[in-house]
Amino acid sequence: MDDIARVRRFNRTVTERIGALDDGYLSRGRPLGQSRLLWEIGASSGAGAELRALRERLELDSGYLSRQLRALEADGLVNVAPAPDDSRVRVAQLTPAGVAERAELDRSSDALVGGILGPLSDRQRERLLAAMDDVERLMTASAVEVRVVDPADAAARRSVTAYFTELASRFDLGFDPTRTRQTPDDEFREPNGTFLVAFLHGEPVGCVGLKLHGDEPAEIKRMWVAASTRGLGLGSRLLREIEAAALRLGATVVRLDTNRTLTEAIAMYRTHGYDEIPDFNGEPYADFWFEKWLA
Amino acid sequence: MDDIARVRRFNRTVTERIGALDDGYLSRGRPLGQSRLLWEIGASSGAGAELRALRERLELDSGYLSRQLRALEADGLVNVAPAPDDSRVRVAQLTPAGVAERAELDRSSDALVGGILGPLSDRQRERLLAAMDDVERLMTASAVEVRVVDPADAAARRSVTAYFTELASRFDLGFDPTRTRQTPDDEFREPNGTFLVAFLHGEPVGCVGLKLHGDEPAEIKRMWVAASTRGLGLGSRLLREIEAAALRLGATVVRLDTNRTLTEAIAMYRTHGYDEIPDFNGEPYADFWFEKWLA
DNA sequence: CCAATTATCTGACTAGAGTCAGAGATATGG
DNA sequence: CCATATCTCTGACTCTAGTCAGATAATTGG
Repeated sequence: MDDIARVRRFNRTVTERIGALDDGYLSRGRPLGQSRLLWEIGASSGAGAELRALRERLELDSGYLSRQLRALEADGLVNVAPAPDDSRVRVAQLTPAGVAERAELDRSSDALVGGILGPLSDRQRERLLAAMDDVERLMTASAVEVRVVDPADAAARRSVTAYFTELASRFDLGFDPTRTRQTPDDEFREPNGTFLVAFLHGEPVGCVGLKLHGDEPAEIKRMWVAASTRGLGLGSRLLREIEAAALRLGATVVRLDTNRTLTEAIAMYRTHGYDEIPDFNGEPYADFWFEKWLA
Repeated sequence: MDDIARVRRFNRTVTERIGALDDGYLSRGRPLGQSRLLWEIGASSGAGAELRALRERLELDSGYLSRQLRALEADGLVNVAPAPDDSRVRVAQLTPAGVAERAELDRSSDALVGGILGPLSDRQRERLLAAMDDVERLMTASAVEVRVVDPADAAARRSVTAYFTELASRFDLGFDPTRTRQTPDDEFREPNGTFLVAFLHGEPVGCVGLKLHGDEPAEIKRMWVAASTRGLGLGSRLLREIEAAALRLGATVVRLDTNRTLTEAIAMYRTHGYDEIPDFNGEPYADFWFEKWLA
């Protein structure tokens, strides 16, 4: 059976079984949309959820959301009040009845999950859960989108800030961005270089920059993967994509430096065919330097 | 993370990614229901699909189906004509345009599958597909429903017929049901015994019968699992459930006989704690006899 | 042949999901 | 303080999905 047929078969079985799980919401006598909304409002912290955030997360039309909320208000499950700091913004919060109702949804969905796990033997159950974890993880990995982004863009800025924050927490002696060699945005822009950001659900979860040095080897910098997405192979993917970008921009050799505390990164560079070389840039925070000849 | 949270997490990720796959149908400018119908009609053999069969498979209201078909007819994708042998029944068949349209649906769904597999490395892809197979198999296993069924019921009859057919094909010397010890239906009915049938999507895919013998050990008979559902642990499940039924009906010891060609069954009985015993019933087709003391 | 059954079709509904064009209130930058 | 932008709400829609009560035609068992 070819790959596509396998995915289709998976799709058919899973939507059938899991679809019942979604219908479980309906069984509480409320339209699916309202139940989802109730759930999402309850998922946010005690302070309630801003409507604009709900709209974004659930991808709802503002008029539609408004009407759904009124229905939930009419049932006494939700309160909507203006935000204290900006009264254009409104904040939805569950009433005690809403909290109870959400817990009820929770329980009936638990029961449906039980209906899937229940008929299986212990060994089958363990195996199913492990396979689900795998599917979940790998589908998340495949949902990550890597795009060329301008280094001055908000997503790029946030990535680099997260990168520096992480360095500061990992390096033995801390990290002071002003001591490292600064890179003006323009050096990460074509034709001088490029900058890639990985997005998951619209949020940046990784980045990598490339600086060209004319006939000299190009330099890979700012390789970062968010802690929340480690183990998805995202580092390898960014490395593959930045190497492809380097080739496209005319580089045949790439170099990079790294700190000895970044052990996963070092291992990754080695498995991707990078060879250790002597210090080529005098970067004060670097302990290792690598080089790779691109095919 | 507990089991239920793992399933929920899986659910969320998968419906999000796979949902896009279903929406792919929509992107061809046709309502999802009609696309599904078009697909299902095309899935059947060249002769077309009987409406009653479509209704059953897609669980559609007869009026609803009728209207959907008219819409597809209006688009020139489907022909509906009376069945040659019974003109109450009508048969839907794709026109050449319908076949082309279905192929197009196929292609755009392929592309979406590609979108899931594409961003992964070869190793990740292999692992995802393997995990999907596992999930698919185990979810199918958990969708099997085992019920007590009257031995005269159509589902029970079909199961037993399938069982005998299989014996005939496996036994070295064939199998003649009249030579085996006949069991009247009543002996598989409470309080004399019981009969379980396993259903998948409404179809019987396995069965097992129990005959009580007063103070003597009860007897397990007609243990059958459809070839299409082997490897789902269904045999073990039927055995577990019939043992539970035996205990419930007051038996503390169960016996059974089996033929030497049924090697998987023999292995299963051993792993479930059955001990070999001498011939206790003179069954002409039996080579092994087993017994188990129920807790 | 007649009554009951089976298979489909038609018309008349309901409900959920979602879209779109403003209106109204509030904030913000110059 | 004014023009502009932001956020939410209202009213008026459309579409899809799905239900239900007959009507109609063909088949089958007695």
